[in-house]
Amino acid sequence: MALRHAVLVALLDEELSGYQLAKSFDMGVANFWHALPQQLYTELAKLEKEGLVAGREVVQDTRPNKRVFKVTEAGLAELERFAASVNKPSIIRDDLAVKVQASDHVDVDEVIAQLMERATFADAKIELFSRLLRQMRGDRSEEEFLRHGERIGPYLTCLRGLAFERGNRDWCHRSAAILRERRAAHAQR
Amino acid sequence: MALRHAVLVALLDEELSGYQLAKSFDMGVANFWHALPQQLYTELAKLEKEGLVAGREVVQDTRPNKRVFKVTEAGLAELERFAASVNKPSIIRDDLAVKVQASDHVDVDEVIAQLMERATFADAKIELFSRLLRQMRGDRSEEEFLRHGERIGPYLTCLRGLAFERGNRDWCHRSAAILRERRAAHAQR
DNA sequence: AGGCCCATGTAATCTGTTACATGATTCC
DNA sequence: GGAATCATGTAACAGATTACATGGGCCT
Repeated sequence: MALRHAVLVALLDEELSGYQLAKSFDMGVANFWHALPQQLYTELAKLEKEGLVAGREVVQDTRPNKRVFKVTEAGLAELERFAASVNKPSIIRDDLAVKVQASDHVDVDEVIAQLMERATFADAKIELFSRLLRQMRGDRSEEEFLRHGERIGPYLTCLRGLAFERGNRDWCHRSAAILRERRAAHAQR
Repeated sequence: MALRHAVLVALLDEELSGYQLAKSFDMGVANFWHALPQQLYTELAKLEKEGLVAGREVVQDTRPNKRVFKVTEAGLAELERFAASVNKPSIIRDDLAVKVQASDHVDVDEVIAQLMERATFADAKIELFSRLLRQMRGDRSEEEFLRHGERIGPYLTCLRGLAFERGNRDWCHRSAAILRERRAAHAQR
Protein backbone atom coordinates (compact mmCIF):
# COMPACT_ATOMS: atom_id res chain seq x y z
CA MET A 1 0.00 0.00 0.00
CA ALA A 2 2.90 2.39 -0.56
CA LEU A 3 3.56 2.07 -4.26
CA ARG A 4 0.47 4.24 -4.67
CA HIS A 5 2.27 7.22 -3.14
CA ALA A 6 5.28 6.81 -5.40
CA VAL A 7 2.89 6.77 -8.37
CA LEU A 8 1.05 9.85 -7.13
CA VAL A 9 4.23 11.93 -6.72
CA ALA A 10 5.40 10.87 -10.17
CA LEU A 11 2.18 12.30 -11.59
CA LEU A 12 2.29 15.57 -9.62
CA ASP A 13 4.05 17.66 -12.23
CA GLU A 14 2.83 16.07 -15.44
CA GLU A 15 0.12 13.86 -16.87
CA LEU A 16 1.56 10.50 -17.84
CA SER A 17 0.36 7.27 -19.43
CA GLY A 18 1.17 3.92 -17.85
CA TYR A 19 3.93 3.44 -20.37
CA GLN A 20 5.44 6.87 -19.72
CA LEU A 21 5.15 6.31 -15.99
CA ALA A 22 7.17 3.15 -16.38
CA LYS A 23 9.88 5.16 -18.16
CA SER A 24 9.76 7.70 -15.36
CA PHE A 25 10.23 4.92 -12.80
CA ASP A 26 13.22 3.72 -14.77
CA MET A 27 14.82 7.16 -14.58
CA GLY A 28 14.20 9.66 -11.81
CA VAL A 29 11.82 7.76 -9.55
CA ALA A 30 14.15 4.75 -9.43
CA ASN A 31 16.29 6.86 -7.08
CA PHE A 32 13.87 6.17 -4.30
CA TRP A 33 11.33 3.64 -5.51
CA HIS A 34 11.57 0.50 -7.59
CA ALA A 35 8.61 -0.88 -9.52
CA LEU A 36 7.96 -2.91 -12.66
CA PRO A 37 5.68 -1.72 -15.49
CA GLN A 38 3.07 -4.37 -14.70
CA GLN A 39 2.72 -3.05 -11.18
CA LEU A 40 2.17 0.46 -12.51
CA TYR A 41 -0.62 -0.55 -14.87
CA THR A 42 -2.50 -2.35 -12.13
CA GLU A 43 -1.81 0.40 -9.59
CA LEU A 44 -3.11 3.09 -11.95
CA ALA A 45 -6.30 1.09 -12.47
CA LYS A 46 -6.77 0.81 -8.70
CA LEU A 47 -6.03 4.48 -8.12
CA GLU A 48 -8.51 5.49 -10.81
CA LYS A 49 -11.22 3.28 -9.33
CA GLU A 50 -10.62 4.91 -5.95
CA GLY A 51 -10.71 8.38 -7.52
CA LEU A 52 -7.15 9.34 -6.56
CA VAL A 53 -6.16 9.83 -10.18
CA ALA A 54 -8.25 10.75 -13.22
CA GLY A 55 -7.59 9.19 -16.62
CA ARG A 56 -8.14 10.81 -20.00
CA GLU A 57 -7.88 9.27 -23.47
CA VAL A 58 -5.32 10.78 -25.82
CA VAL A 59 -5.83 9.93 -29.50
CA GLN A 60 -2.65 9.57 -31.53
CA ASP A 61 -2.48 8.83 -35.24
CA THR A 62 1.02 7.50 -35.68
CA ARG A 63 1.13 5.75 -32.29
CA PRO A 64 -1.49 3.64 -30.52
CA ASN A 65 -3.88 5.71 -28.40
CA LYS A 66 -3.09 6.04 -24.73
CA ARG A 67 -4.66 7.05 -21.43
CA VAL A 68 -2.89 9.73 -19.40
CA PHE A 69 -3.51 10.24 -15.69
CA LYS A 70 -3.40 13.17 -13.32
CA VAL A 71 -3.72 13.42 -9.55
CA THR A 72 -7.16 14.46 -8.26
CA GLU A 73 -8.01 16.51 -5.17
CA ALA A 74 -8.62 13.23 -3.34
CA GLY A 75 -5.22 12.07 -4.51
CA LEU A 76 -3.57 15.19 -3.10
CA ALA A 77 -5.38 14.66 0.20
CA GLU A 78 -4.08 11.09 0.29
CA LEU A 79 -0.54 12.38 -0.27
CA GLU A 80 -1.02 14.89 2.52
CA ARG A 81 -2.03 12.08 4.88
CA PHE A 82 0.94 10.05 3.73
CA ALA A 83 3.37 12.93 4.33
CA ALA A 84 2.25 13.13 7.96
CA SER A 85 2.56 9.38 8.59
CA VAL A 86 5.59 7.64 10.07
CA ASN A 87 8.16 6.31 7.62
CA LYS A 88 8.48 2.60 7.10
CA PRO A 89 12.09 1.43 7.33
CA SER A 90 13.68 2.00 3.94
CA ILE A 91 14.45 -1.04 1.86
CA ILE A 92 17.63 -1.82 -0.02
CA ARG A 93 18.46 -4.99 -1.92
CA ASP A 94 21.65 -5.18 -3.89
CA ASP A 95 23.08 -8.39 -5.36
CA LEU A 96 26.50 -6.85 -6.01
CA ALA A 97 27.07 -5.91 -2.37
CA VAL A 98 26.19 -9.48 -1.36
CA LYS A 99 28.89 -10.69 -3.73
CA VAL A 100 31.43 -8.22 -2.36
CA GLN A 101 30.66 -9.39 1.17
CA ALA A 102 31.41 -12.91 -0.05
CA SER A 103 34.53 -11.89 -2.00
CA ASP A 104 36.88 -13.67 0.42
CA HIS A 105 35.17 -16.96 -0.41
CA VAL A 106 34.19 -16.80 -4.09
CA ASP A 107 35.85 -16.11 -7.44
CA VAL A 108 37.35 -12.61 -7.03
CA ASP A 109 37.73 -11.98 -10.76
CA GLU A 110 33.98 -12.19 -11.21
CA VAL A 111 33.38 -9.72 -8.39
CA ILE A 112 35.97 -7.29 -9.76
CA ALA A 113 34.44 -7.46 -13.24
CA GLN A 114 30.98 -6.78 -11.87
CA LEU A 115 32.24 -3.88 -9.77
CA MET A 116 33.68 -2.25 -12.89
CA GLU A 117 30.47 -2.90 -14.78
CA ARG A 118 28.50 -1.23 -12.01
CA ALA A 119 30.90 1.71 -11.98
CA THR A 120 30.25 2.25 -15.68
CA PHE A 121 26.53 2.06 -15.07
CA ALA A 122 26.88 4.59 -12.23
CA ASP A 123 28.76 6.93 -14.58
CA ALA A 124 25.88 6.80 -17.04
CA LYS A 125 23.47 7.63 -14.23
CA ILE A 126 25.65 10.53 -13.10
CA GLU A 127 25.60 11.91 -16.64
CA LEU A 128 21.85 11.48 -16.86
CA PHE A 129 21.12 13.12 -13.51
CA SER A 130 23.46 16.01 -14.27
CA ARG A 131 21.54 16.64 -17.49
CA LEU A 132 18.17 16.37 -15.75
CA LEU A 133 19.26 18.86 -13.09
CA ARG A 134 20.49 21.34 -15.70
CA GLN A 135 17.21 20.95 -17.54
CA MET A 136 15.14 21.58 -14.43
CA ARG A 137 17.02 24.71 -13.32
CA GLY A 138 17.30 26.09 -16.86
CA ASP A 139 19.67 29.07 -16.99
CA ARG A 140 19.47 29.80 -13.28
CA SER A 141 22.26 28.84 -10.90
CA GLU A 142 21.49 25.96 -8.55
CA GLU A 143 21.31 28.28 -5.55
CA GLU A 144 18.99 30.67 -7.35
CA PHE A 145 16.74 27.85 -8.52
CA LEU A 146 16.53 26.21 -5.11
CA ARG A 147 15.61 29.56 -3.51
CA HIS A 148 13.01 30.73 -5.99
CA GLY A 149 12.08 27.87 -8.33
CA GLU A 150 8.43 26.79 -8.18
CA ARG A 151 8.86 23.03 -7.90
CA ILE A 152 12.04 21.82 -6.28
CA GLY A 153 10.91 18.41 -4.98
CA PRO A 154 12.08 16.47 -8.03
CA TYR A 155 15.30 18.51 -8.04
CA LEU A 156 16.08 17.57 -4.45
CA THR A 157 15.47 13.85 -5.01
CA CYS A 158 17.58 14.01 -8.17
CA LEU A 159 20.42 15.59 -6.16
CA ARG A 160 20.19 12.64 -3.82
CA GLY A 161 20.33 10.21 -6.72
CA LEU A 162 23.39 12.01 -8.09
CA ALA A 163 25.22 11.88 -4.76
CA PHE A 164 24.24 8.23 -4.34
CA GLU A 165 25.60 7.24 -7.74
CA ARG A 166 28.83 9.17 -7.18
CA GLY A 167 29.34 7.35 -3.89
CA ASN A 168 28.51 4.12 -5.64
CA ARG A 169 30.99 4.72 -8.44
CA ASP A 170 33.79 5.66 -6.04
CA TRP A 171 33.11 2.64 -3.86
CA CYS A 172 33.14 0.32 -6.88
CA HIS A 173 36.44 1.70 -8.15
CA ARG A 174 38.09 1.57 -4.75
CA SER A 175 36.84 -1.92 -3.91
CA ALA A 176 37.88 -3.27 -7.30
CA ALA A 177 41.36 -1.73 -6.90
CA ILE A 178 41.78 -3.29 -3.44
CA LEU A 179 40.64 -6.72 -4.60
CA ARG A 180 42.97 -6.52 -7.61
CA GLU A 181 45.97 -5.70 -5.42
CA ARG A 182 45.21 -8.56 -3.07
CA ARG A 183 44.85 -10.95 -5.99
CA ALA A 184 48.25 -9.83 -7.30
CA ALA A 185 49.86 -10.20 -3.85
CA HIS A 186 48.36 -13.66 -3.52
CA ALA A 187 49.65 -14.72 -6.96
CA GLN A 188 53.22 -13.76 -5.99
CA ARG A 189 53.36 -16.14 -3.05
CA MET B 1 15.26 -16.81 -4.45
CA ALA B 2 17.88 -14.22 -3.52
CA LEU B 3 17.36 -13.77 0.18
CA ARG B 4 19.12 -17.13 0.50
CA HIS B 5 22.39 -15.61 -0.72
CA ALA B 6 22.19 -12.73 1.73
CA VAL B 7 21.66 -15.29 4.51
CA LEU B 8 24.58 -17.40 3.32
CA VAL B 9 27.04 -14.47 3.26
CA ALA B 10 25.90 -13.42 6.72
CA LEU B 11 26.85 -16.88 7.99
CA LEU B 12 30.23 -17.03 6.23
CA ASP B 13 32.34 -15.71 9.07
CA GLU B 14 30.42 -16.96 12.08
CA GLU B 15 27.82 -19.48 13.17
CA LEU B 16 24.58 -17.69 14.06
CA SER B 17 21.14 -18.60 15.36
CA GLY B 18 18.02 -17.27 13.66
CA TYR B 19 17.71 -14.66 16.34
CA GLN B 20 21.35 -13.54 16.01
CA LEU B 21 21.00 -13.52 12.24
CA ALA B 22 18.07 -11.14 12.60
CA LYS B 23 20.28 -8.83 14.69
CA SER B 24 22.96 -9.06 12.04
CA PHE B 25 20.42 -8.08 9.37
CA ASP B 26 19.45 -5.10 11.49
CA MET B 27 23.06 -3.93 11.61
CA GLY B 28 25.64 -4.66 8.93
CA VAL B 29 23.63 -6.64 6.39
CA ALA B 30 20.92 -3.97 6.28
CA ASN B 31 23.41 -1.94 4.22
CA PHE B 32 22.62 -4.06 1.23
CA TRP B 33 19.74 -6.35 2.11
CA HIS B 34 16.53 -5.87 4.01
CA ALA B 35 14.69 -8.77 5.65
CA LEU B 36 12.41 -9.36 8.61
CA PRO B 37 13.14 -11.96 11.33
CA GLN B 38 10.25 -14.17 10.19
CA GLN B 39 11.75 -14.44 6.73
CA LEU B 40 15.07 -15.49 8.21
CA TYR B 41 13.57 -18.30 10.31
CA THR B 42 11.74 -19.74 7.32
CA GLU B 43 14.71 -19.24 4.99
CA LEU B 44 17.06 -21.01 7.42
CA ALA B 45 14.67 -23.94 7.57
CA LYS B 46 14.57 -24.13 3.77
CA LEU B 47 18.34 -23.81 3.47
CA GLU B 48 18.88 -26.58 6.00
CA LYS B 49 16.44 -28.89 4.21
CA GLU B 50 18.37 -28.26 0.98
CA GLY B 51 21.68 -28.88 2.73
CA LEU B 52 23.13 -25.41 2.10
CA VAL B 53 23.49 -24.74 5.80
CA ALA B 54 23.96 -27.13 8.75
CA GLY B 55 22.26 -26.52 12.09
CA ARG B 56 23.58 -27.48 15.50
CA GLU B 57 21.86 -27.30 18.89
CA VAL B 58 23.51 -25.10 21.50
CA VAL B 59 22.34 -25.75 25.06
CA GLN B 60 22.24 -22.69 27.31
CA ASP B 61 21.25 -22.67 30.97
CA THR B 62 20.34 -19.06 31.63
CA ARG B 63 18.87 -18.49 28.10
CA PRO B 64 16.57 -20.69 26.04
CA ASN B 65 18.49 -23.17 23.90
CA LYS B 66 19.16 -22.20 20.31
CA ARG B 67 20.19 -23.67 16.97
CA VAL B 68 23.19 -22.12 15.23
CA PHE B 69 23.87 -22.55 11.52
CA LYS B 70 26.95 -22.64 9.34
CA VAL B 71 27.39 -22.73 5.58
CA THR B 72 28.08 -26.18 4.10
CA GLU B 73 30.21 -27.06 1.08
CA ALA B 74 27.03 -27.14 -0.99
CA GLY B 75 26.20 -23.69 0.36
CA LEU B 76 29.59 -22.36 -0.72
CA ALA B 77 29.07 -23.87 -4.17
CA GLU B 78 25.69 -22.15 -4.39
CA LEU B 79 27.35 -18.82 -3.49
CA GLU B 80 29.96 -19.43 -6.16
CA ARG B 81 27.24 -19.93 -8.74
CA PHE B 82 25.48 -16.81 -7.51
CA ALA B 83 28.67 -14.72 -7.74
CA ALA B 84 28.98 -15.61 -11.42
CA SER B 85 25.34 -14.82 -12.25
CA VAL B 86 24.05 -11.52 -13.61
CA ASN B 87 22.87 -8.98 -11.05
CA LYS B 88 19.19 -8.24 -10.72
CA PRO B 89 18.46 -4.51 -10.75
CA SER B 90 18.98 -3.23 -7.23
CA ILE B 91 15.93 -2.27 -5.25
CA ILE B 92 15.41 0.89 -3.24
CA ARG B 93 12.23 1.96 -1.49
CA ASP B 94 12.28 5.05 0.67
CA ASP B 95 9.17 6.77 2.01
CA LEU B 96 11.04 9.93 2.96
CA ALA B 97 12.30 10.60 -0.56
CA VAL B 98 8.74 10.21 -1.85
CA LYS B 99 7.68 12.90 0.60
CA VAL B 100 10.53 15.20 -0.43
CA GLN B 101 9.53 14.80 -4.06
CA ALA B 102 6.03 15.89 -3.03
CA SER B 103 7.27 18.74 -0.83
CA ASP B 104 5.95 21.44 -3.19
CA HIS B 105 2.44 20.07 -2.68
CA VAL B 106 2.23 18.88 0.93
CA ASP B 107 2.86 20.24 4.43
CA VAL B 108 6.53 21.30 4.35
CA ASP B 109 6.92 21.40 8.12
CA GLU B 110 6.26 17.67 8.30
CA VAL B 111 8.83 16.95 5.62
CA ILE B 112 11.44 19.14 7.31
CA ALA B 113 10.85 17.44 10.66
CA GLN B 114 11.21 14.00 9.10
CA LEU B 115 14.40 15.02 7.29
CA MET B 116 15.95 16.07 10.60
CA GLU B 117 14.81 12.85 12.22
CA ARG B 118 16.41 10.86 9.43
CA ALA B 119 19.62 12.89 9.74
CA THR B 120 19.81 11.94 13.41
CA PHE B 121 19.25 8.32 12.52
CA ALA B 122 21.98 8.54 9.89
CA ASP B 123 24.35 9.97 12.49
CA ALA B 124 23.73 6.99 14.73
CA LYS B 125 24.46 4.65 11.80
CA ILE B 126 27.66 6.54 11.01
CA GLU B 127 28.78 6.11 14.62
CA LEU B 128 27.91 2.42 14.56
CA PHE B 129 29.69 1.72 11.27
CA SER B 130 32.77 3.64 12.37
CA ARG B 131 32.93 1.48 15.47
CA LEU B 132 32.42 -1.73 13.49
CA LEU B 133 35.19 -0.78 11.07
CA ARG B 134 37.60 0.00 13.91
CA GLN B 135 36.72 -3.33 15.49
CA MET B 136 37.32 -5.26 12.28
CA ARG B 137 40.71 -3.71 11.52
CA GLY B 138 41.90 -3.82 15.14
CA ASP B 139 45.10 -1.84 15.62
CA ARG B 140 46.05 -1.88 11.96
CA SER B 141 45.57 1.13 9.69
CA GLU B 142 42.81 0.84 7.13
CA GLU B 143 45.29 0.57 4.27
CA GLU B 144 47.27 -2.13 6.06
CA PHE B 145 44.12 -4.08 6.90
CA LEU B 146 42.73 -3.89 3.37
CA ARG B 147 46.04 -5.10 1.94
CA HIS B 148 46.73 -7.97 4.29
CA GLY B 149 43.62 -8.69 6.39
CA GLU B 150 42.15 -12.18 5.92
CA ARG B 151 38.49 -11.28 5.44
CA ILE B 152 37.77 -7.87 3.98
CA GLY B 153 34.35 -8.50 2.38
CA PRO B 154 32.36 -7.31 5.39
CA TYR B 155 34.74 -4.36 5.76
CA LEU B 156 34.14 -3.24 2.18
CA THR B 157 30.35 -3.44 2.47
CA CYS B 158 30.55 -1.57 5.77
CA LEU B 159 32.56 1.19 4.07
CA ARG B 160 29.79 1.46 1.54
CA GLY B 161 27.19 1.72 4.29
CA LEU B 162 29.22 4.43 5.97
CA ALA B 163 29.54 6.47 2.77
CA PHE B 164 25.85 5.97 2.07
CA GLU B 165 24.77 7.22 5.48
CA ARG B 166 27.10 10.22 5.26
CA GLY B 167 25.59 11.14 1.92
CA ASN B 168 22.18 10.62 3.39
CA ARG B 169 22.85 12.83 6.40
CA ASP B 170 24.28 15.63 4.27
CA TRP B 171 21.37 15.48 1.86
CA CYS B 172 18.87 15.60 4.72
CA HIS B 173 20.52 18.63 6.30
CA ARG B 174 20.82 20.48 3.02
CA SER B 175 17.28 19.70 1.88
CA ALA B 176 15.82 20.70 5.24
CA ALA B 177 17.79 23.98 5.18
CA ILE B 178 16.53 24.80 1.67
CA LEU B 179 12.93 24.00 2.52
CA ARG B 180 13.17 26.12 5.69
CA GLU B 181 14.49 29.12 3.77
CA ARG B 182 11.74 28.86 1.20
CA ARG B 183 9.12 28.62 3.93
CA ALA B 184 10.56 31.77 5.55
CA ALA B 185 10.61 33.63 2.22
CA HIS B 186 7.03 32.60 1.57
CA ALA B 187 5.92 33.80 5.03
CA GLN B 188 7.37 37.28 4.40
CA ARG B 189 5.20 37.91 1.36
C1' DA C 1 12.70 -9.53 -42.59
C1' DG C 2 13.92 -8.75 -37.92
C1' DG C 3 14.24 -6.02 -33.99
C1' DC C 4 12.88 -2.19 -31.15
C1' DC C 5 9.50 1.19 -29.45
C1' DC C 6 4.84 2.31 -28.34
C1' DA C 7 0.84 0.71 -25.65
C1' DT C 8 -2.02 -2.13 -22.29
C1' DG C 9 -3.63 -5.58 -19.84
C1' DT C 10 -4.66 -10.61 -17.23
C1' DA C 11 -3.26 -14.74 -14.70
C1' DA C 12 -0.27 -17.72 -12.17
C1' DT C 13 3.30 -17.95 -9.10
C1' DC C 14 6.56 -16.52 -5.89
C1' DT C 15 7.97 -13.32 -1.98
C1' DG C 16 7.31 -10.54 1.83
C1' DT C 17 4.56 -8.72 5.66
C1' DT C 18 1.48 -8.96 9.52
C1' DA C 19 -0.87 -11.42 12.95
C1' DC C 20 -0.97 -15.12 16.05
C1' DA C 21 1.29 -18.16 19.46
C1' DT C 22 4.47 -19.33 23.48
C1' DG C 23 7.54 -18.85 27.33
C1' DA C 24 11.78 -18.05 30.32
C1' DT C 25 15.16 -14.48 32.10
C1' DT C 26 17.08 -9.96 33.05
C1' DC C 27 16.93 -5.19 34.06
C1' DC C 28 14.63 -1.04 36.08
C1' DG D 1 5.32 -5.49 38.51
C1' DG D 2 6.33 -4.26 33.74
C1' DA D 3 9.29 -3.83 29.86
C1' DA D 4 13.04 -5.58 27.16
C1' DT D 5 15.80 -9.46 25.50
C1' DC D 6 16.34 -14.14 24.11
C1' DA D 7 14.35 -17.72 21.26
C1' DT D 8 11.36 -19.98 17.48
C1' DG D 9 7.94 -20.92 14.77
C1' DT D 10 2.98 -21.15 11.77
C1' DA D 11 -0.72 -19.15 9.07
C1' DA D 12 -3.21 -15.64 6.63
C1' DC D 13 -2.82 -11.97 3.68
C1' DA D 14 -0.72 -8.45 0.71
C1' DG D 15 2.55 -7.30 -2.67
C1' DA D 16 5.84 -8.25 -6.43
C1' DT D 17 7.54 -10.95 -10.35
C1' DT D 18 7.07 -13.75 -14.39
C1' DA D 19 4.59 -15.60 -18.10
C1' DC D 20 1.15 -15.04 -21.39
C1' DA D 21 -1.40 -12.26 -24.76
C1' DT D 22 -1.93 -8.69 -28.61
C1' DG D 23 -0.84 -5.49 -32.29
C1' DG D 24 0.71 -1.39 -35.20
C1' DG D 25 4.58 1.63 -36.67
C1' DC D 26 9.50 2.80 -37.38
C1' DC D 27 14.22 1.89 -38.60
C1' DT D 28 18.03 -0.76 -40.81
